[in-house]
Amino acid sequence: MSKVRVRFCPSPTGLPHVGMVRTALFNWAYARHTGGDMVFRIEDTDAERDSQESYEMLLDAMSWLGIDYDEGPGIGGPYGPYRQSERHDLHADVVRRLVEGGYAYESFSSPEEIEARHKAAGRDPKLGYDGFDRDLTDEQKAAFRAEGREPVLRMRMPDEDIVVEDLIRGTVTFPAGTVPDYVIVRANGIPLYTLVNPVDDALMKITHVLRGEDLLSSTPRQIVLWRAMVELGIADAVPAYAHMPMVLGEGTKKLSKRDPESNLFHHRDRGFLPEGLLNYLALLGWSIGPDRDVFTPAELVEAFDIADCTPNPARFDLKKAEAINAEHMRMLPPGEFAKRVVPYLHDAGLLSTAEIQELTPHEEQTLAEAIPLVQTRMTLLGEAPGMLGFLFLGDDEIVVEDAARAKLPENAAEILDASIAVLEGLEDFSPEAQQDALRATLVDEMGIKPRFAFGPLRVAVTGRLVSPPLFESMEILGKDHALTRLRSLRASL
RNA sequence: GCCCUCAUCGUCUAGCGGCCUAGGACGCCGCCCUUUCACGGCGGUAGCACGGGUUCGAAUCCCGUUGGGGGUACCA
Repeated sequence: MSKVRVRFCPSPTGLPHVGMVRTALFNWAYARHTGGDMVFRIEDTDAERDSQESYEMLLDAMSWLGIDYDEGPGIGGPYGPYRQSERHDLHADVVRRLVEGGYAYESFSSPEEIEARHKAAGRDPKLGYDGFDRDLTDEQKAAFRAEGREPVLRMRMPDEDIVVEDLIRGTVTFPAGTVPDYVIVRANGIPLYTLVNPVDDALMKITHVLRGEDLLSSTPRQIVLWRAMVELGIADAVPAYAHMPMVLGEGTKKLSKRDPESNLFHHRDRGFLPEGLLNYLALLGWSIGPDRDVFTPAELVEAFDIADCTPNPARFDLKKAEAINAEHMRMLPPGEFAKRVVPYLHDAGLLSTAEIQELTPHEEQTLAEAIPLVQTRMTLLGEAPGMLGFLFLGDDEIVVEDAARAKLPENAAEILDASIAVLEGLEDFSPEAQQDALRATLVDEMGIKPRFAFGPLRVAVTGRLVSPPLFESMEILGKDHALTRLRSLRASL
């Protein structure tokens, strides 16, 4: 069997959508799994909506997730150019051959006329094009032109069932007569997606078309075009098709572009790891096997087959996505975890730089000690500032959150006073020493439950109810800073 | 309207005629661990949409019904 060639061919309009990224991912995984080629083609034929900015975001999205490609704009390849807007001559040539071969024909009917004919014949007016212009004579065409009309070009659909052997869904049959002759070139001479997409696939020798289910109903049209191209020697063979299920949002609707959850960068900004999001996206319609759902990109490539994809639509479940991401966070070596966290801390104004190599010695040291304490407490990298901020703020910059202050027990002052006294006398400020000493006084002597005894200290030191382990935190901070913060909260009571 | 398509716990799924008293994960609820929150451990909650067939036997095959999704453009 010849080499697999798949393609990802988005139009650069708007923000990268998770559904689109999922399509790219499955194509990529299939190419890498089979040792085939991944082609990246830009379908920038809609000047109104396409933008350079969107194109750059697309590149950013793919490179962030590690979805690479073998041919595409920028890197070239044997079947370029890879921007559809630069392929007009190629398209025009195919159009010419299609018309000459009788596969496509000129059609002068306006939508109103088509509908009127249906009504006159007692048919459903919404049936679509009726084939009226299929066999116009040269004289008739000339007459239409004399009226100032310019024709569109339509593909001639055969009078037979069209069968798609879908890799995911099995055999899909479209009965003869249900797909009307469709337009491939506008009256103004500009070709439509219906033409250009299969033509470029053919010219680029694509063997497998893996795309969203929303394109399933356009497949019979494409197959007819492909057959014509094969007969004309333009295409080698009709490709295999696989239609992946839609990605749904809340409820039963398709995940809308308006929904922030559909925006890939929204998830990145919140602190998803690329491998975590990639893992979750792969789970939308695919499964690596029973009893398992966490895997690396390499494991995905190793196991992925488009034929294992399910045909049913999948809802985007942020909770599950975050849980998967959390698993990947814990799988990271601490050094790597630190590297990922630094940019988020920097963005929050807590570190001097986003580059881990350029941290000040104090920042580096603090981070090294704190990282192991928070790695299992975070789901998203974006939680890092909240979790670690207190370590990089001055004692007078600590803001005690309202919720934390509200939870302070009645005897917080008493607890803080006792704690300050105990800690002041400590030579050894290790977590164990702190705990032994504090426990002896607060819990054993004063009879306070640990839960209440240590709460006020945590609030004083971090300003929050939730933080890394208390004693370790105070050790990292150092005795002086810890005491200053305890006194500060005490003074504010 | 017409065409296509989908249908297992709330969600994502495993299942491809007997291994199913339907497995896992997320979520949720308990308990244990515990200096908070987590992590971890243990346990629990919850599902084959419905109705007909086929078969010795159906979550698995067929047909209908219902419900969801997509398409039906001189958009992509």
